[in-house]
Amino acid sequence: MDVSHILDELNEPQREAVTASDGNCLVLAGAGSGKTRVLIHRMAWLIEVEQVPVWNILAVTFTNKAAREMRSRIDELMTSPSGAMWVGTFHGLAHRLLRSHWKEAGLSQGFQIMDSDDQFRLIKRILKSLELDDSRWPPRQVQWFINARKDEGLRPQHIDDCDDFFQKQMIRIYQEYEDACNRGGVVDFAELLLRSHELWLNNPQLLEHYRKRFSHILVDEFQDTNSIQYAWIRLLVGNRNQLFVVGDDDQSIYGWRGARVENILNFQSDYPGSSLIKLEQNYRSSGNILKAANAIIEHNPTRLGKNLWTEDDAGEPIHLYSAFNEVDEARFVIGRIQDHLEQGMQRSGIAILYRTSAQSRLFEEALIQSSIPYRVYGGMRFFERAEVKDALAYVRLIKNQHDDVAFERAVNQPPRGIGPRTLDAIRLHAREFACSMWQASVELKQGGAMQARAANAIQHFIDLIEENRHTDEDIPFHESISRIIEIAGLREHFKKSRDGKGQDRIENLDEVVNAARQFINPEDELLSVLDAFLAHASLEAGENQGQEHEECVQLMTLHSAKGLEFPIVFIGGLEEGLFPHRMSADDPERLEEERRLCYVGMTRAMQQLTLSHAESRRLHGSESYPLPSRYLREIPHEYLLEIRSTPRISRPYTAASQTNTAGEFQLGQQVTHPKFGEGVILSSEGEGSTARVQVNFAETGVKWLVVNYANLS
DNA sequence: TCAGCGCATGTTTTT
DNA sequence: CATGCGCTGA
Repeated sequence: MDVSHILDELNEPQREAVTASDGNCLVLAGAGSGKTRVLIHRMAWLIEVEQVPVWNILAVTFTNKAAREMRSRIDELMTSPSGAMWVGTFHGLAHRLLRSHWKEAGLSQGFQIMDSDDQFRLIKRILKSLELDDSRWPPRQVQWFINARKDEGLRPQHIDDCDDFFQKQMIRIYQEYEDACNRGGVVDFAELLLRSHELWLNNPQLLEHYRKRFSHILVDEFQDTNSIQYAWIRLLVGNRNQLFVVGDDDQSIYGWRGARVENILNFQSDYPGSSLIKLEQNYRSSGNILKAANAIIEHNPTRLGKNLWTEDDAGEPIHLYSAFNEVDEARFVIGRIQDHLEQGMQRSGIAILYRTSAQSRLFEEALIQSSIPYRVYGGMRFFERAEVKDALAYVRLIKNQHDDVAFERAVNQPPRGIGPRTLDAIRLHAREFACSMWQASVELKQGGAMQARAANAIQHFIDLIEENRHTDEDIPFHESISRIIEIAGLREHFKKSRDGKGQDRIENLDEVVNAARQFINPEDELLSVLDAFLAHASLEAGENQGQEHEECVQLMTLHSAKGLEFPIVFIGGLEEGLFPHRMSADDPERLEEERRLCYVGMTRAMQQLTLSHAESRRLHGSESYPLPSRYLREIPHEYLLEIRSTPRISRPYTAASQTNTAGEFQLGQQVTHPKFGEGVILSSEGEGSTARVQVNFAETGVKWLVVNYANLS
């Protein structure tokens, strides 16, 4: 058989990975080393050479975009259709499983998916009903707690309360939250995974069925798997199936949301006898960029170890600009962009990357001033918009009146005189009788326990929902959505709003109908088109990073740059406290992750990488004088070209001569504190009476101290 | 119901 | 600084 289309144009290690024989395989694929290509060609190899039927293959990714790309590239490479192959995100696949086996999973047939905003609101409501003070129990923190536990595979009853009041209370809230979800027939993102894992655990015959079916499992971006995803895969693989994973421990940047690098670090011990293949040849970046990135990442002690190399020339040195302040930094970057554009570079080939989204504003302002079109990635997506969610809340409530999340959202939007008093009464009743708010409303009204005005308003709302319940049989569903929006009075409501956003909102409502009209149900046999649409709205949230090919300069955080590449890359704000971020400063593991983030950012660049830092930065209103990032110091000088524009007093960025704004302390200096003992200055910020220094104490670890009070010597 | 005010808050983000 | 939240009074 002719396998040239699969194997040609692959280098040796890539070919080795693609043709790997039976058994589990870990492919450590450095940035720009052809990771996706290996994955795609591996699938083609399995199907065309090893004659594995397509329906025996399961390929998992993290983002919908990656899943779509994988599907389209496999279709390009192979002649036979890939339709029967399962390709999707962890959440998408888990969702599919739960739809097929909702009964065994203990769900209701029409269960709906909550996004994080829905979840947040629900948690807030629960805290209120438990009469817990949100300043002591911040909903964000509760949400984080619940999601983190679910990501670890833990239900309330599995969590050790440590005989600790705080922990006990959290567990109680978690339990209460679970009950609410179950009553309302809603699941959150983490629940999809946890529930489908339990589905397999509790139904051995079902697990067996899927184990038989998926003899070959492939996972992309394996370093990003969290505990439950890892367990899910482990369970499905069993001891017969073959697992092929691709990842890069050096690009693990999602530890803060539960991803465990250990999953990739321990792969070989967890899957004994598995093979390890390293892809180290980089096809993206020029020599200098690569060597500098390598030099930085080598400072991380816990790595599997890889050294990227390229056949390319050294190319341009990395440019480093020390800006006077953050405005100067933006001005400089945009000036350089103009140079590149004049030389014929495409706008879309240029990216500005930064650590925090707040940094985008300065660059945007400078871009606007120079009339350069740009596009900021991230931010709110279509199906996350308030008005869109309002509209869908009506749709969901009409489908299932017991969906409290939808009820809360729709009941007084637009305002129809159902105020907090009435709602409190409804919530109280619902809680007391463990029923939905819908049912509570009906009962309260019938019981005559409501003020006439409130009763009227509620009746109005009930009628509105009831009247639409049985009308969606023969008209296309987008028309029923359009009708619901109309009858609910959303359009009318936004028309009246005078905050200037009304028109946008109305357009978005129209767009919902439009999206519904164009929607093609991908899970035909499993779901009604309406349910599929609602699931799609939560799971994909719409055009996230669409239209990359727009002719625009690309602005994004370092996180969202992962997986992308650009000829010209700028990374701004390389300053201690910003990058690495101060929130990570006291934890060595998180500092390693920040370093990986830097590595990810640098390896996005193909031809030219420019780094910058500002010597003074206005942040949250006050001025700070951050030291240049430690990562700058980790780049050997031979790869760098320092750029100075305006003559001014500038501080060198090397450790030896860094001065602190408080004047007395230098980076790296040994100091003694009366209470904490001996330590070394790590960084500093602020000036005068608010100047602070960060000190790494031998005994107590890293601390920030205000120079004026600290009494350091 | 809504405007207005004071207060706290301030990473990274996918699903 | 700038935004977003919750509370208050009309």
